[in-house]
Amino acid sequence: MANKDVTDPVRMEKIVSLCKRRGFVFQAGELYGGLNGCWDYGPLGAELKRNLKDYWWRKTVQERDDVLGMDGAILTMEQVLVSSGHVGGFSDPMCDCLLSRARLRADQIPAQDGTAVYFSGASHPASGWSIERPFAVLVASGKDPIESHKTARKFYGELMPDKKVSPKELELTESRREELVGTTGFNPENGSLLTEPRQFNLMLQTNFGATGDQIAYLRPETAQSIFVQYKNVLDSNRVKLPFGIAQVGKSFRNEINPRNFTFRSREFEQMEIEYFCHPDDGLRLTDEWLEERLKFYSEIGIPREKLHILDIPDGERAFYSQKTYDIEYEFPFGIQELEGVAYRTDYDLGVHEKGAGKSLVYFDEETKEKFLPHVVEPSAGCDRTVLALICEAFDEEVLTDEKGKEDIRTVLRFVPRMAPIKVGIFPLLKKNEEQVAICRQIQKTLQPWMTVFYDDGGALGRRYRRQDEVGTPFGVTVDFETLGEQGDDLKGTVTVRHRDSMEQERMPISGLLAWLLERVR
RNA sequence: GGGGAUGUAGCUCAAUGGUAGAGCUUCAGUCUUCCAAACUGACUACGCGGGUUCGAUUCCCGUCAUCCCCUCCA
Repeated sequence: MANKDVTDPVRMEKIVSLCKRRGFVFQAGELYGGLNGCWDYGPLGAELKRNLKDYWWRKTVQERDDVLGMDGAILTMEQVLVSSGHVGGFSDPMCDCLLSRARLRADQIPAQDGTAVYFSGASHPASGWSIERPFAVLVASGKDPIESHKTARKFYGELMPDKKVSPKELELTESRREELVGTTGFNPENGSLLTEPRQFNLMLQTNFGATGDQIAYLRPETAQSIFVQYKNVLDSNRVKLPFGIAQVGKSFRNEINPRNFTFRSREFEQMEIEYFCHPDDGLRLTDEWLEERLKFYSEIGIPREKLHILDIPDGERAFYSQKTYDIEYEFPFGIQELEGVAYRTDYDLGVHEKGAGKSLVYFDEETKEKFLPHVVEPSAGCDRTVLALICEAFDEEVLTDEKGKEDIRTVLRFVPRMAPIKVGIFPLLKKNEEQVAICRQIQKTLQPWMTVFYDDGGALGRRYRRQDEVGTPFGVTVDFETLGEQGDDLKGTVTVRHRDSMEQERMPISGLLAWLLERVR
């Protein structure tokens, strides 16, 4: 559902540049040229991501009594992923067109009838060039098989070192012809032979054990360890249905084409909930979780208007899902998915019950009912949400001073609870030891409660702007009034400067902590 | 994976078959510094590998990475 109208590549470039310049995100292995599809978070990015994960955990696990947390292993047994359908199913058979080199999904090639003309090679008598390479062209029923020669000349012509020779001068070696019915071995676009279907496994595999001959997979989603441990969690925590298990952690997929900055990476972090319930409640709970998740996004500063809810229609959902909502965000590169809320029925517990040969049936003491729990899964992309937070926060504000001079202020307007740094602390004059000492004292008082940043470099205005660019919501300045130079009324007070409005207010140092805590949690 | 474009300092960009320059940033200094002031000084780059050449950042090949299009996204 990418809407081209909302893309803004220039804005995206500025965001990527800011992320690197200010230490939010670097490319992994950049010193050695970079590793495709992998990213490292720098100091500020790590804080931002931590704030997101911590808030999610707090809201999902700690402030609810029906959701428990867990933290599963990344290395995953093959049997688990065989049962889940990822081994075998989590890959698409692909064919390559020998002529155009286009890659096609083998299971989407329509069956065709016609005459297959096989060639073993071609030669160019004038230059003495020749090549032995099998090729074939399918000519539709009712057409002259000789039409295959034009396509074959094109194919062999591409292989010639001298590109100036016209393919018409080539002599073809035709080996045989065959009438085929219902073949899927040829490209419907041009009749060219396709390669045999090859499996492109989308999971990353690793070896271990003394001889390195044991294999394990890096998990393609955090969900499977939750399903596999569902019964252990149930038995060890005295919980009753409905209840959920939540997990935040890394997952890995061998993406063919990573793109859009950190949006599609090979290594990424998920924030997933598997909510187990009675079959009758699945659809209702899916809707409730959707609302719950939308509330979460608004609390972290992603407004409802920038989100798009997709109710995935029949036929487009994963085969096991009875209901799926996609929550999408308007990124500068298009509208893209942040989270899926899927009603997965009893598919997951069913396949593991069967695969492991152990019962996962739930017994309800009150109703005396036995059943396999159904699952509602709100599954959010952590890195994607971090990127959404940055994209949403990024703003370039045009300021005009008294002389009419224009100036662009770059601001990350994070909601304070997500901001990597909550407050900047500045002495007006860094050579003034008293001011510096008071700053250090304020820093010490605030540090146990929030991230702070002390800065005495350059002009104060510059320090404010630097903090604007990394989204610090508040700035505290210690000046000569703080020292009592303008009378006792102002002694012991500081200037608090607001990032968004650039307005300042005066308040006593003693009230700072409480004032800030109220605004940054 | 296919096609196209690109790769020079932290960022944005120059120039050049004879070893690179600017603006911004960063750092140090001057200045009672409140919205990126000025001045002085400093650091830092030809993605990587190979080839052609007396000599390659420049030309060629490969590779890696980024962007766009196609494909893909269970």
